[in-house]
Amino acid sequence: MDVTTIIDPLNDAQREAVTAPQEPVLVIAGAGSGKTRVLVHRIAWLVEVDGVSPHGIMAVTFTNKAAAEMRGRVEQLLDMPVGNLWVGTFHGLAHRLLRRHAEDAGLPKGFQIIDSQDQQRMLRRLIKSLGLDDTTWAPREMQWFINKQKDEGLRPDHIDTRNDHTRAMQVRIYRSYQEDCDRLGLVDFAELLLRAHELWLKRPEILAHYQRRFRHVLVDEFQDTNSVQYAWLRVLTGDQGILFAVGDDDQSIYRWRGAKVENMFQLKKDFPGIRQIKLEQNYRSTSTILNAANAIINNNSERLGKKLWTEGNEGEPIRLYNAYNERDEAEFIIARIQDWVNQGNLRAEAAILYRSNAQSRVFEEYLFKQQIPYRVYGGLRFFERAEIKDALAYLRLIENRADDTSFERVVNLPTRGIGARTVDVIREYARANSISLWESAFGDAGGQLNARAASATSKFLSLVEELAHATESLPLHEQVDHVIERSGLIPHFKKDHSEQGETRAENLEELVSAAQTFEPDEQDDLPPLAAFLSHAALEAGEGQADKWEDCVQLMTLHSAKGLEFPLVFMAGMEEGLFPHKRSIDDPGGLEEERRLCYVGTTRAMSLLYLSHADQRRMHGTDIFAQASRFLAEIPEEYIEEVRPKIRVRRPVYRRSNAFQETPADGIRLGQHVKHGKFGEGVVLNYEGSGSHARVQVNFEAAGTKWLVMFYANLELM
DNA sequence: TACTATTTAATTTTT
DNA sequence: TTAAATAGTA
Repeated sequence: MDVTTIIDPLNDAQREAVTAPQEPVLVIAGAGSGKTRVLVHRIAWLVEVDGVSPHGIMAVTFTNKAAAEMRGRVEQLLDMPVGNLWVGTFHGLAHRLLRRHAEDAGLPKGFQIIDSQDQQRMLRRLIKSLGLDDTTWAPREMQWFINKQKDEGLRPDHIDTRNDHTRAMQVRIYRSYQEDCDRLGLVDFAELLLRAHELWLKRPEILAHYQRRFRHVLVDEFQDTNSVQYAWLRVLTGDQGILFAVGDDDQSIYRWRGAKVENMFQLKKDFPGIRQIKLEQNYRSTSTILNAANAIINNNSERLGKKLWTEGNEGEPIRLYNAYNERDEAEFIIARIQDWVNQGNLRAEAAILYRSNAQSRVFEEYLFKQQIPYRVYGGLRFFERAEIKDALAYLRLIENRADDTSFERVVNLPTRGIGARTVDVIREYARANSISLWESAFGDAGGQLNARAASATSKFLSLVEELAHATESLPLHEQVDHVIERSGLIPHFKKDHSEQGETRAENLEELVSAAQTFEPDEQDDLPPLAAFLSHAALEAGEGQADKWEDCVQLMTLHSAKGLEFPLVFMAGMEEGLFPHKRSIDDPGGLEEERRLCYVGTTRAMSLLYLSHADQRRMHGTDIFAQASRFLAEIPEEYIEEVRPKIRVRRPVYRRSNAFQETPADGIRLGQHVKHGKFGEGVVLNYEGSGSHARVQVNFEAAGTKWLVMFYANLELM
């Protein structure tokens, strides 16, 4: 093969990275600077020029999509399949290791992966069974706590609970939860990583084996690694391993789920003399957009320091639109998309980006009204659909009778007379004797079930046994087909003649074809059903179908990372929404919001629209907001403000409504007021008028309260 | 046991 | 506003 095909398409910095000698390298790759290309070409270079076998290379990514793309591009460039190259997500690779060394990792051979939904369900049940109040010990928060500990590599014993009752209880829940998981052979996402890391530490000979094999470890999106992931990589590379890390500290937007940008700094300490290469030439955006993005990110303090530049032209100024409210904003944006399409462009080239999912609603409404096809990213994934999870629950029970989550899910689905009462008894007995629900049900919960419940329960148990038996020797897709029919799921959904029932039945059929087309990874050496179930847990599948239709793209700023569009709208640029109010008070949180803004801005190739609304309906009430501070961080020279057109159908009544909504003369947002009992405060919001008017006041001492104007007797200050 | 009414809380998300 | 979880009723 001709080496020039590997290095010719590269610029100097890219080439330096790709052809670097075999030593640790950190590539700081700005947005749109060709980082995937560098990774792909680096692998090709190692194989073609340095004569490294693909067998000795591991490439780690965060998403399945990125992993698939990387493998595809490497194979295309090398013009040969590289089946023995390990490319995968952290979770996928950890899973593979744990399957291969289940016993050494202290896991049962048939362990199964639970997703975060299952994890939350388990915690909900656990908290109840411990007799704890689920408001104080909210399952969601416990889940967050446990995952955070695991992300930090902490087991219950590692956590100091002295003088902290709350912490002690959290750890107690963590401990019980983990005991349940271990007993039932269930592994959550964070556990995959932690176990894999512990495997290295516990079994040096296994570690040594992989250290010898994977001399080259390449990591994508390095700024998103959490503590365990970093530790895992650090241990794997040891003294001899050659790490090639690619990341961008300015695009670190997952701090809230454990990502540590600091890992990029840590690299320099752990690998003294690491070769650092910056990719600063951007191939995506106009200079106007790029300069604006640079100006925004410059307001952050903790950076590795990098300045993107482009040879591209100046392009159009960034357009700023101050909307009256969120509907006006949506109308404006959709009108611009219409213009864009009328000029002969594709709808798919236009993306509407927003901070939070709830914002998509208005856009959807207007797009639907205008009959413009659109696609919302980040909806329910295929394998997350309720009916799919129902079917998977049956399949999981076939694999592992101890899977309590699955047991609970389908024990009475379709309804077969096993009600909450009966399940309570079974659950109680299981807990008291530390056995699975299946075992508990098998012994009629120690004989506590009445005749009717016992007979219904035993019918369920034999149903699962029958399914297991009947499908034993069938090929995977027939196995699935059999299960969805005979479990009664398909008849159950078909019985419901509503549109929803039909879709659900269709989705189940779709599961059969998913099983049919499923190709297990040859490296993963698992029985077909087990492989399929792992696949379903680790790869939730695409959101919506019809990928090929030309439609407008709607997504959160987070899910836009890594993508690019000729025309980008960033909507809802308002204080409190973006930056979000939950991040605004924490400097670190605010910097992360700013990075998010940087990410959004750098998605745009040629045209960028920013918009904010004076008034926005949130959670049912109208709130007022100021323009985002990020707007003020863009130099004026790059911005052109779009004046609203004078429209014939100006919604005058809305204006007057808003006017009437002022609850009393002199009450404005931000107005300082004094209350007889609560003292001094600031008006945050108000609603209604006349004697019904209510104001929300943030009191210095008493906190935020809603008060009825009529009674409150507020004194203006 | 199954269905309906009420309450509650609401960033960001991949695995 | 609205989705989801829980409480209450037939």
